[in-house]
Amino acid sequence: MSKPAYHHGDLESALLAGALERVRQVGAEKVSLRALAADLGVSPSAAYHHFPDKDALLSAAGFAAIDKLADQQELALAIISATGADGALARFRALGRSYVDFALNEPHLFRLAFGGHCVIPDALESDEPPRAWDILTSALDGLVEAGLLKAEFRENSEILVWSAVHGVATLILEGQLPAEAADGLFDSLAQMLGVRP
Amino acid sequence: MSKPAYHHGDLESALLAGALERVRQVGAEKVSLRALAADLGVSPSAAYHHFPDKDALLSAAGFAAIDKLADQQELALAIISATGADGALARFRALGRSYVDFALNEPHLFRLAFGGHCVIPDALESDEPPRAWDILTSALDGLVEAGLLKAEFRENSEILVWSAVHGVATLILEGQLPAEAADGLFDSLAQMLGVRP
DNA sequence: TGTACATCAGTGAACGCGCGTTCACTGATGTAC
DNA sequence: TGTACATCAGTGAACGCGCGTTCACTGATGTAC
Repeated sequence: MSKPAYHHGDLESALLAGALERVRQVGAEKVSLRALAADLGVSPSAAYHHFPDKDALLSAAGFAAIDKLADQQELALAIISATGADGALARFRALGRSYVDFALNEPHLFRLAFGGHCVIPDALESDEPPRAWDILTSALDGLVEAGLLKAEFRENSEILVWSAVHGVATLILEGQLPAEAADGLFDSLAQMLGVRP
Repeated sequence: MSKPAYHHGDLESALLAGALERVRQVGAEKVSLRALAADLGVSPSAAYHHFPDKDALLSAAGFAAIDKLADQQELALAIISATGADGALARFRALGRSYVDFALNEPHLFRLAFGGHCVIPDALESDEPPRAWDILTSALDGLVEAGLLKAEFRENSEILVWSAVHGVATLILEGQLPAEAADGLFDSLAQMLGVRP
């Protein structure tokens, strides 16, 4: 029953978490700074002590969304106990599945994350790849080690796999492909990468 | 020097063309019905005699954008004179290139076309595939006929190729991959499809 | 330990804005007799 | 050929709306001496 303090305590985190949740529920374009502030019991202008503008807040939320996706991928990997070739293949498929599942279960977060809101300037020139990229790289290395992926196909395979999985996820999400297309894609990918069942 | 007639003549087409052009220039979310009407010298409410609401107009513009993409693909194909295996391979690559080029040259149209604005209800259940799908199917058939694409890889290859190309286009467009990724992707795709250089 | 003072993190009122949509209307068109 | 009338395609004013952002401000906090 403590009455609200003049100082919020951690308004920055609260704004970020609130923005993320609101995006999740209604989509980024429908999130209003005023409504969010009101929800947190704070005046609309308070946010400007923590973020230069609305876009910066949404961008921060977008990076959090990207992180959520990486979390889910790692979770999906952690569940797999199989080792060797079976494990490597299972991990590969789990990665694709969890990516597509994230897109379909959290469409608004997915769109925010990959809708151009979340580009780190010069990120492409930087040496540090995003988390999801590293996860994918490991999975592909695993396939090679297990003798499932021909070494000659290894180059560029991050780009191929990421593009294909991202593509099928967005095409399903936006209604251009049926949900079953994802499984067909995983099959094709595995088959064409030279992976034997 | 004729003064504007009370009846516009073909306001529906003018609205559609205007909307398409405005989306092209500034993006769908910045297009305003009032501004568009003003531009055409017409009152804001006139549009409602031709489209139920703003969304319907944007949706129509989106289908026009999808059509533009298909036009460009056919144009890209028409330019290729090579026949046989060379031709089939060239056509395959041209298809991918023109798709990615469209995305990068007309980002706003591309986003509108594939941003969920343009889903025909039950299109996925219908028997009639979109134009672009047919074009892709022909190109893949061409690869098979030329002996470049193994028949065992033919199944699901529309989904794989479309997903991969769409994915790389959006990832480049939204700043997640460098523009060069597209070429790497085409190489990978060709290689993994079993296509020999 | 007490106090002065800089700084931080809030307030709340106001600015300035354009938007999509509805409604009762009227001018223009075309068609049946 | 002329006319009555239905219909179509406009008008323009109004409704109702919330928005992002700025600004001068003040309450709370923490730190140096």
